[in-house]
Amino acid sequence: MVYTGLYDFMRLQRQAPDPLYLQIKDGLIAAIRAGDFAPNERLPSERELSEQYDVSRMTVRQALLSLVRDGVIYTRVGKGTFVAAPKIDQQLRTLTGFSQDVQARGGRPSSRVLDADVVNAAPEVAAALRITPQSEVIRLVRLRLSDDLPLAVEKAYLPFVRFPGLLTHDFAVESLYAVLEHDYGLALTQAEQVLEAVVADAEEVRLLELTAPAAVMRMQRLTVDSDGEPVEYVLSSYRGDRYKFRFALQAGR
Amino acid sequence: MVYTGLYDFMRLQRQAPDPLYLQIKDGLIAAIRAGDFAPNERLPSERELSEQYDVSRMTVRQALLSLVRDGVIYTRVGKGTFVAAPKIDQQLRTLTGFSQDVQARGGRPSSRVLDADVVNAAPEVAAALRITPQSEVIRLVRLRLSDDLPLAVEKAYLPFVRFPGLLTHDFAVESLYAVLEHDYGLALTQAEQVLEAVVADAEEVRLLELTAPAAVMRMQRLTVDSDGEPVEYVLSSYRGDRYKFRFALQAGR
DNA sequence: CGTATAGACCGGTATAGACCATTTTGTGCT
DNA sequence: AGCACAAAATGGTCTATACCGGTCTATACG
Repeated sequence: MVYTGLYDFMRLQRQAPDPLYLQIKDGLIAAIRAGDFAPNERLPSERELSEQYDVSRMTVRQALLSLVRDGVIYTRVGKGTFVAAPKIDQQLRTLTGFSQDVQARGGRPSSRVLDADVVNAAPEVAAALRITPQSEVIRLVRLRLSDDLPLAVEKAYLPFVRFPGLLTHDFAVESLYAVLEHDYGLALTQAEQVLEAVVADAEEVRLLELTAPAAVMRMQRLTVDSDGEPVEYVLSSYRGDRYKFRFALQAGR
Repeated sequence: MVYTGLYDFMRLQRQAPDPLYLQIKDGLIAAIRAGDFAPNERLPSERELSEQYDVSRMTVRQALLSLVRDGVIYTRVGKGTFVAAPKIDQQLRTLTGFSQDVQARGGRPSSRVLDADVVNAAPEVAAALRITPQSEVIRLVRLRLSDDLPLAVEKAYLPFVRFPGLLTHDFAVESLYAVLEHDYGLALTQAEQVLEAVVADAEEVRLLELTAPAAVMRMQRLTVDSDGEPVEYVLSSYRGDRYKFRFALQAGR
């Protein structure tokens, strides 16, 4: 067991090459972004692509199906595969994190990192992220401010194996969502939230500079990627007097 | 071209059978819903399922991948395929009134009408409903209970001119949404909500049988009909310790 | 000239088999 | 009893092939 640490180190450094279908997917994305294919233009057929990349047609299909899921392309039986029209509002395709949220309200967001480390997952966290209990998770605890006034305490948990180099970023400056999107190519589009009103506990009173008794809104959010895989589990406490949660409801289509 | 209509008719009548993988998918969904598999319980392995359904493993995988995309199941290499925790999404994305909401959580909803009258609209109410200030509005104040325990105080305001006979109903028994739907033919499909955590005031402490200090979630909701016309403006106060707001967020498309 | 129709091409579905990395289980040794 | 290691089981990836029904086009027919 002498080399376990070293092995883990190497395993993390030299990450395994992506599977073929992901390489093909990335190649097609790059080609589309480079303008090789205009919106609504036909891509080479699956059989042609399988020749070009020298893989079986099924492997090409796996790449294409993934792109369809991400909304990059669409298919028509008998006609071909086409580049999807670019989204009108690209920012709205991502879920808004704290920074964008505050900005949208006209505030100036800032953050103070209280904790940024790797810990063993508590049972609740492991269950939410659907990882084995006690496995390593990144813990990122931040105090969130709007115009230099404390607004929320936010504890984010992410599976370490998936984002080994995440903590090299300075999250007092960078947005977690932005890093996940740009460095890991994740499109965060779905989340489940639970909101609850409680009387602030001692820690919340101290960090949010409240005077007891005060009310806080506790939020728990589970964000999943386009494959439905849990990406982050966030526990937040918002000052009740400075934060209102607005959203629109719409009945089942 | 004489028989085109007949051909279309037959084509619609005799719809093609679903592909195998969709049949398998539906079968698994039915089994899960029927309770054959509890949340986080392991499903039969892909190889077992391919024997049971007498199809190839790839076909089973196609069904399973589709279920993963839908968030119904999740997979873990080397371990198996598991039923996902039930989605909040389903019913709660639709616009529900208090009664349906409580029922969906397994509770027995009831109501006590505290006020049911016609008053002149306060400025805030008039602005929300987009009617002229001081015009008449129906005010319906109800204490909402789940299993006979106070859960919320709800003040609903509706424009009187639009629902003159509304107060002939007994809203201790009938659901406001049901009456609006059946008697006025309204399909309530859109609403805007604002949530806020506050320390309960004296009235809330008394009505909700709280012991101060306690936290309540104040909600204001503006419901509009399919024409975008405001229908009701509701101010609610939910006991923080008995009510959690769950909902799904989805970006883009 | 218009129009059927055959054939080529397209994505969608399905098969059978192979190998991989991860995880659990079982076995046999100390 | 405890532990190391092999074996079994699992989902993930990939190949090669086949057939289906929808779509388009060129060609032959009336």
